[in-house]
Amino acid sequence: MALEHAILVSLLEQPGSGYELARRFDRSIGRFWTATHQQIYRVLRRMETDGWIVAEEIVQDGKPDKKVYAVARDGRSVLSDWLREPVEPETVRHELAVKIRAAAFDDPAALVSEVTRHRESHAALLERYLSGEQRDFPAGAELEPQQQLQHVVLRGGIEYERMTLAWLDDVLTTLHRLSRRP
Amino acid sequence: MALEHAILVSLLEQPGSGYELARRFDRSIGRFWTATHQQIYRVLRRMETDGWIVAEEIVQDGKPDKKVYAVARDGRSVLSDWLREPVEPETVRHELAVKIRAAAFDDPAALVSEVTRHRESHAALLERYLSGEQRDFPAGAELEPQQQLQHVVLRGGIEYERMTLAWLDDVLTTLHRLSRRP
DNA sequence: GTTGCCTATGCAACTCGTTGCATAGCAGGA
DNA sequence: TCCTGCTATGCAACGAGTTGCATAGGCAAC
Repeated sequence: MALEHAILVSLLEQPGSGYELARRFDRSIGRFWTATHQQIYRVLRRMETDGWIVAEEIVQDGKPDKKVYAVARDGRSVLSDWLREPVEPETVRHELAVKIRAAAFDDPAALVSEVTRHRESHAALLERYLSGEQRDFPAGAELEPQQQLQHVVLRGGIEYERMTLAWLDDVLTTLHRLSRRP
Repeated sequence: MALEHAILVSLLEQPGSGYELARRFDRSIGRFWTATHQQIYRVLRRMETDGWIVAEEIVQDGKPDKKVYAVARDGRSVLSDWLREPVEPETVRHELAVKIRAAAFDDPAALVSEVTRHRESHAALLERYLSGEQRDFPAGAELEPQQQLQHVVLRGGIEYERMTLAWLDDVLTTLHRLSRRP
């Protein structure tokens, strides 16, 4: 139900084709929402039928033709309504937490490499966020409201990664302590 | 694919019926995994068929009979295998982040009450975590490995809530700044 | 010169997850 | 007395999300 809204926001920020949307969902938007191209194409067709978005056929040279979508008036009002109605707090699904509790019934040392791997990928993501922040939101610059809001979402991502790194260190310390005295 | 593993962990920590599992998923386990009773009953039947768990019929007085499940040898080895194979980093779906970016195309002030509501529910959850920590993991006590691992997962939840509260304050500051000068 | 990747859209089949409803006895309050 | 809520399990239908595959031209590498 909410993929529609994420697509509307993305199309308001910049109109684009289904393919382009899929890549955005792999990159920046994918930080807080994921979707495959299958889902996106299906939802785009429904949204067009419902009059939320309008498509323009773009004939391309050397590449397949594409349909570039933009948000219609109905789409804007759907988004505006959604903004004003409460959403439920996100339901978290944290596989690593399940694994950590599972380690109590197995060898805690067997988890160390997995946790280390996660730690590395979170560290890499933090680096990407920080360099993206420096590039897109230079300190002291006057930012448009749209950019200020994008920035505060990015700051959330940065703090999430920092918190996660510290926690994974805590997890690793715990696993090592439990491994040393079997 | 992973609900099975969460159920196995929960049944290893304490055998129980589908109904009891559903309540655990509403409470403690629900912090890092969610499931409805429908899903749980369906998966339990499949797991029993596959020999991962065994059921014992408990005839009760005044209440409906129930089937109490416990993990079988096959279930333990399934869990052990899963522990050793890498899981993908969680895919995040953060509706509030979508709303914040959507506010750029609407009135940012319209989001204030929604963000405040989220802030309150995260603050309440943090309080519950902290009192649960005091109750279950008193400082200085000698803890079993199982409890140490449960504690480190809970610490993750606590740090997540603290980080989220600070971020939501940042979001509210940004929304107010954008609202004051329209 | 063939292999593999990129752009671009889509069908079909499947699993996962949610929602509404049904049963059925017992307990507690208006 | 009726209504609500709790325990306990389950069916049926739907919607969300994934995976595999297909098409089809262009481009670069090997």
